[in-house]
Amino acid sequence: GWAGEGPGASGKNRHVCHAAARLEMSSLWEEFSRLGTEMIVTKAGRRMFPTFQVKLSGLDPLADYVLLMDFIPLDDKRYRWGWGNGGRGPDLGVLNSSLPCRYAFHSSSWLAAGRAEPAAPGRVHFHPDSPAKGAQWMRQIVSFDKLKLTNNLLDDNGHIILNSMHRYQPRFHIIFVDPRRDSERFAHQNFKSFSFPETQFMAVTAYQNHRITQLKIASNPFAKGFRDGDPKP
Amino acid sequence: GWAGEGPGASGKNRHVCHAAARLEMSSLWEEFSRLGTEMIVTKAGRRMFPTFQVKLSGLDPLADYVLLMDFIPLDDKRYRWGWGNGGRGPDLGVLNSSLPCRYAFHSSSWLAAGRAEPAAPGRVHFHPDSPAKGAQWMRQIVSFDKLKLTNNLLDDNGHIILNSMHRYQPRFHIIFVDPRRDSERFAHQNFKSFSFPETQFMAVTAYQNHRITQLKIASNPFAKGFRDGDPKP
DNA sequence: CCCTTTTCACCTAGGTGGTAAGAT
DNA sequence: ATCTTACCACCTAGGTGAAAAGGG
Repeated sequence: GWAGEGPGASGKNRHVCHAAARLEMSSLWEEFSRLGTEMIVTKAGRRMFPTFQVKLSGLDPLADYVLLMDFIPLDDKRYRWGWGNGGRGPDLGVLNSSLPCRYAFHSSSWLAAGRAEPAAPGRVHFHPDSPAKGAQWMRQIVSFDKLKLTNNLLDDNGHIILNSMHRYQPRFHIIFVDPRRDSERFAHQNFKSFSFPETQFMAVTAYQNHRITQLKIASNPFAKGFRDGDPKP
Repeated sequence: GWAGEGPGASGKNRHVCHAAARLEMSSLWEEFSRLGTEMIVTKAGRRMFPTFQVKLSGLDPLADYVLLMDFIPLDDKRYRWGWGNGGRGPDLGVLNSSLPCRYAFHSSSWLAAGRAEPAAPGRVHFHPDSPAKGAQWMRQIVSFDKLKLTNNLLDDNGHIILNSMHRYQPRFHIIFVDPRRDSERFAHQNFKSFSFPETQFMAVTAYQNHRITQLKIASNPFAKGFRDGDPKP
C-alpha cells in the first residue's frame, strides 16, 4: 500500500513535502498482520521478518537525505498468550480494536496482562547508506535488513531495544540534510514520517501463535530447513 | 610498513598534506612478494588475497574524504611461466630488477614474452563507504574487500579490468571533498596517493607458481578445505 | 506456570583452489 | 603447448525455528 503519511505535511520544507514511501511486500505484511505479527527479540539481536523495505519517490535527486527507523509502543499494556477465561475462548474484552481476534475456539489468543514495563531506551536505526542523495535512495528499494531487535536493556551494539510481550509500531523517517548554517532552527520542517499499520507487531522471545511460526517458515528463506512436504514457489 | 607516499606532497591542500597510510598485513604481503605474488582474475570477478587494507592517520576528522584504488601496469611486457632456456633454469636476462628470481634449478619462472596487450579500460574502485568523515576513516582499518579483479573487457559489474599475464601495481588514493564552489580548480591539490611495492602482483587465470598456491591455501580462510596435515594457528 | 536463554541442525549466500574440458 | 572457462566439493559467515534447559 502507499504511504500512511505523518501529521502535518503543511509547513514542511520543499525537499520533503512531496516525499512518498510505498511499503514493499505489503501483501506478505498483511498476511502476517491478519494472524497477529510476532517478532523475535534476543539478547544478541534478531532481524525482522518480513524485512521493512520501502520504495521512495518525490525526493530532490540532488539533495542529501538521512533515512532512519524507530519503534513506538502501541499502547501501555503488557500481554500474555493463553486461555484467559477458563478455556471458553479468548477474552474479547481485553482486545483493543487494532489487535486481530482469531481462533475463537480450540485456540489461544493475546490477552492484556497489566501495565507496560517502563519504556526501553528509545533508540533509532539509521539506514547504513545515510546520508545519500535523493537520486540514490529512489534508484532502488531501500531495505532495512541490517536492523536488529533486542530485549537487552544494556545492549551496546546499537540495536533497537524493545520489551518482550509488548506491541510496537515501526516508523520510518526521511530527513533532509539542510545545508543552511542555522539549520537546527528548521529541523521541524526538514523531516517526514511514515507509519504503516500492517507492520505493527508483538515483540516475543519465542513464537506464541503457531500459525505465525508456520508462515515465517513458509516465507523466510533462512527457515527453509523447517519446511516439510511440498515446496512453496 | 608505513606509506610509500605519492610524488609532491608540496602544494597540497592542508586537508591531505599530513595524511598517512600504513599497509596492514604487510608481513603477509611481503611473504607473497618474495615468491612473486599472483592474483586470480575471472570473468565474474575475483577478490584479491591478501586483501588491500590500510590504517589511516593525519586526516581532518571533520572533513569529507573519498577513498579509492586503481591499478597501473608495472611494465609494457607480457609474461609466461615456464622453462625459457631448455630446462637449464630461468632466463635471467628477461627478469627485471623488481621481479623476484627464485628456483634457479628444478623449477620454472616468469619470462617476458612480448609486448603488453593494449591496456584494459582504466577503472577505479571507490571504497563503498565513500564519502565519509576523516574521523570515521581513521577509526578503524579501511578494507577493500569488496574490490574484485576481472579479465572481462566488457565487464559491466564495475570490477577492475586487468590483462592476465601482466604485472600491476595497486595504488591507493585519498581525495578531500572540497566544499568550495570552484573546487575543480583545486582538484590537483586535494588528493594524495600511495603505492606499496610489496603489493605488486601478476594477474593470472590460474596459479602458476605452486608455492604461491600453497601460501594462499595456508593463509586464506576460505581455502581451508585444501589444507592437509597439521593445522596452522 | 510462564517466559527467557542456550545450543543445535539446517538453511542462504558467497569466497576458495582443484579438475577437466575448452579455446587458440 | 599454453592459457581460459565452467563446474565442483569444501570452506566461512551468518540467519532460521526447534528443543531443552534455566529462572522467577
